[in-house]
Amino acid sequence: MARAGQEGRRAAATRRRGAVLEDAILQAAAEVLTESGVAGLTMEEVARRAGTNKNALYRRWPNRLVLGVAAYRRLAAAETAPPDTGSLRGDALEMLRRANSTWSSPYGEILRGLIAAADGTEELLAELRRDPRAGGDACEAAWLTLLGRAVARGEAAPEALHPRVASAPTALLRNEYVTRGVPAVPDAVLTEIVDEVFLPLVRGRGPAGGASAG
Amino acid sequence: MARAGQEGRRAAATRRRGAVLEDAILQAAAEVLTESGVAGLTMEEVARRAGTNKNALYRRWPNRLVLGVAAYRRLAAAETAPPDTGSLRGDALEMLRRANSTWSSPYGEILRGLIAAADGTEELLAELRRDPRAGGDACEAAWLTLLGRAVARGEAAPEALHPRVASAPTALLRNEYVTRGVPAVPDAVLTEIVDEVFLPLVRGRGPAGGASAG
DNA sequence: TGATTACGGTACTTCTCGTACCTTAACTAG
DNA sequence: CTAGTTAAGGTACGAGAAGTACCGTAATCA
Repeated sequence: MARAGQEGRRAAATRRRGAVLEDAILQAAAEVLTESGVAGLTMEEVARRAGTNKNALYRRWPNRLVLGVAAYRRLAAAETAPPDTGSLRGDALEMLRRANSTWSSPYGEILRGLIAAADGTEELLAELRRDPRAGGDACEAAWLTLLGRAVARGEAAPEALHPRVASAPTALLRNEYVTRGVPAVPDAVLTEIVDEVFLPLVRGRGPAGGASAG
Repeated sequence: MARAGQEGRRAAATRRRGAVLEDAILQAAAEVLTESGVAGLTMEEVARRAGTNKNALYRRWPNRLVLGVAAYRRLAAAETAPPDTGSLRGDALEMLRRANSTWSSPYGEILRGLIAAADGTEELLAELRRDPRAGGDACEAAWLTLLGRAVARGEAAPEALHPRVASAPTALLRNEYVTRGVPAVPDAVLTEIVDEVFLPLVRGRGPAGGASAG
């Protein structure tokens, strides 16, 4: 029982330091986040899980919130290629479904908890915005990409190639979460955002007529 | 020095109870919210300010968050009549400016703090949504009103009279606050929301202004 | 090999939530 | 007017977590 490894107590066969220790701490923090959410992320628990103590944490991150954001960034390291279904409607719906899936997943809950806990701290929010799946900066780029393809196909007016337009659907989806606090947004809302707002906006309501809905 | 009234210690000349005491507590809570924000809203401080103690608070509200929401509702009891500038653009801009003004004011900061602290609790969010100035349900009704007038004037397509369309500008504005954490949104963003998203959406991009391509 | 860095262990202060218990004032019913 | 009930006020306490302070010691580096 000299090295009762696994979680918690670990007999210090060798004393970790630097990047190795930092990795272990972030790993532990990510686990705690996944299991207990942002509210359950306490410095003591993370330290225990990482087999170290609070000192090592506070030497690296000034407080639990910054640590939480750093740990989240490790969870959310996925890459995203914009969908290419052949139609703007299909692409847009796919983008929203991906976003909805992320936001309603445990990661989404963590993300929302962190955003809430950040309480408007610009630095932390900027850090979180770097997560492509969170509707951040990279997400906007993806929307512009598929908008560009739609313009090339003649499906959208060139004027629609605008950042504000590109971020609109995501903003509307996020709004559902922020203001309603629901665990997940039904698919009908996604199609409504696409058919009632996004498509009319990019292709014009006039001559072309509505989407599938009249 | 028998009754050292004002704030804090108040010699109990007469012991308040019921609605009178409740009012005093809410008043104190509202003051604390205004001065110290949501983070500074502690039960002890509120009790001290109200000249009572925590018991009286916990007998009425289960925790500090519910008390905070109740106190906020007292701060935000204003009525709102939709603007009527004669043009849809003017109305929309005025609506957004009002919202921006609210959100960037101390009240907006409190509101955002409460939304953050509510952390997705549907009940509390619903309660907060009852504040017309917060972009809540009443706000959506106002947008529909001015949209209706625009349709009557021929400024907007009848299809634009849709809740999802009506809530879009507010959602985009809120999005700026949520994702960027800025203290206030510049007016240029408001006009961009109106000119690049809202107006093209409700009046169609075709003949009126933007693209002739469909 | 000796100096420096930074981990690990532990204890501590501070804060705040939420609860418990008891005394006493205000109200209410008879 | 008195007795009984309800609800304030006072105070103390336990729990949980943040963040700080020291100190001995293992790892690394000059």
